[in-house]
Amino acid sequence: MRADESDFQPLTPDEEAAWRALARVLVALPRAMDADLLRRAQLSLSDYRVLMFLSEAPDRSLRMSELADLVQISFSGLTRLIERLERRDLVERVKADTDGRGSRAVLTGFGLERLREAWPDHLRGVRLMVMDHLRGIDLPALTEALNSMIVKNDMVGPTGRPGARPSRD
Amino acid sequence: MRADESDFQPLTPDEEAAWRALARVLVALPRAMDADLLRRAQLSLSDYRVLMFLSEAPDRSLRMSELADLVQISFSGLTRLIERLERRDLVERVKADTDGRGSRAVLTGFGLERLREAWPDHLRGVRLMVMDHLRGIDLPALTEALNSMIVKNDMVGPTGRPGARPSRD
DNA sequence: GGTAGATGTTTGCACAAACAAATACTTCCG
DNA sequence: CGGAAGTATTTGTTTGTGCAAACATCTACC
Repeated sequence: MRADESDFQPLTPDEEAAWRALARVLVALPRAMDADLLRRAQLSLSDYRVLMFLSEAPDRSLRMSELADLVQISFSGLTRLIERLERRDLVERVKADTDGRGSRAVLTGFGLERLREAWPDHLRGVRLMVMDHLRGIDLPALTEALNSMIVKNDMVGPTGRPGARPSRD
Repeated sequence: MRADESDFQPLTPDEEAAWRALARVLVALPRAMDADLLRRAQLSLSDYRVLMFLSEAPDRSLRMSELADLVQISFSGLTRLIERLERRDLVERVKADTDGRGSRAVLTGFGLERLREAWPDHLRGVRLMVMDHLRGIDLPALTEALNSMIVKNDMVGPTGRPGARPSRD
């Protein structure tokens, strides 16, 4: 189903160009979007995503682990993120009723209000920095491609060389 | 030339789906690529990009500012990154001969060697995590779209509301 | 030729985020 | 019922990053 041979052809020129462009965007776009939203709405992109996912969830609330998965952040990262949002009264943390170890993050009324205020700013950023540049791209095809990218990272599993060091040095 | 009106239409469903998919990739892909390359070749993606751009430059060397622009990292970030690479003997820092304030980063022979060793690992990651998923996408069009995205960030300029706070809280 | 301002780079500092260990609770099984 | 093993989340610690200030040097102008 997926290419699995361990020899890899060099990139074609088209691929090379695409990868270089993507790599640049991968680094620069999150920073730019984050800075823009932060300046305009005092919310980081992660903040925004947390509020957004909560606002869409039943009871405006989600388990920490579900939220971490949606936002694509580590558990510890989410704990601290929620901590900060809690200090700003944008979310609340309540114990999960069925499972005593779990917590749920709940969007407060104030949080929802702030999200609604931030929405146009975010939309603006998405349009200006992303969508306006995707004219003439086949969006459904692109969406499918993007969605298939991360999904499962079994290719990051223990496939590698024997003595690979775990830490950064 | 570019849309400049300050009212923004909500995203169409196709756009919404594309943006959500992209947002997820934007967060997850760099982490995955970084982790993968780090584990296999003991180089972060930033490390790799620095070495790569240096290897392509005349004299295998670039001014700090040029390099910062290519790698898309802040000056201070680059200073520290080069520091680390210098400690590992992958690059050297020399004073610019024409301009006494400037430094140049120079790729060492060892650095070039390590880059060449890391290349297949990086290629593998790019193929598996990115290119294999872009089958059927019009690469030149995508490349052009991506390249037009960041380029100039004049939309991040002082357009915003009056009392925007500079810091994160 | 000397001082004022511009420019290239590096520090000081603060902070977000990841990994690993700790914690707190649940569930499974004898 | 009483642990043992598992699971959800938090805390300890380290690292990489950006912004702003500092520093060093260059350039221009008088």
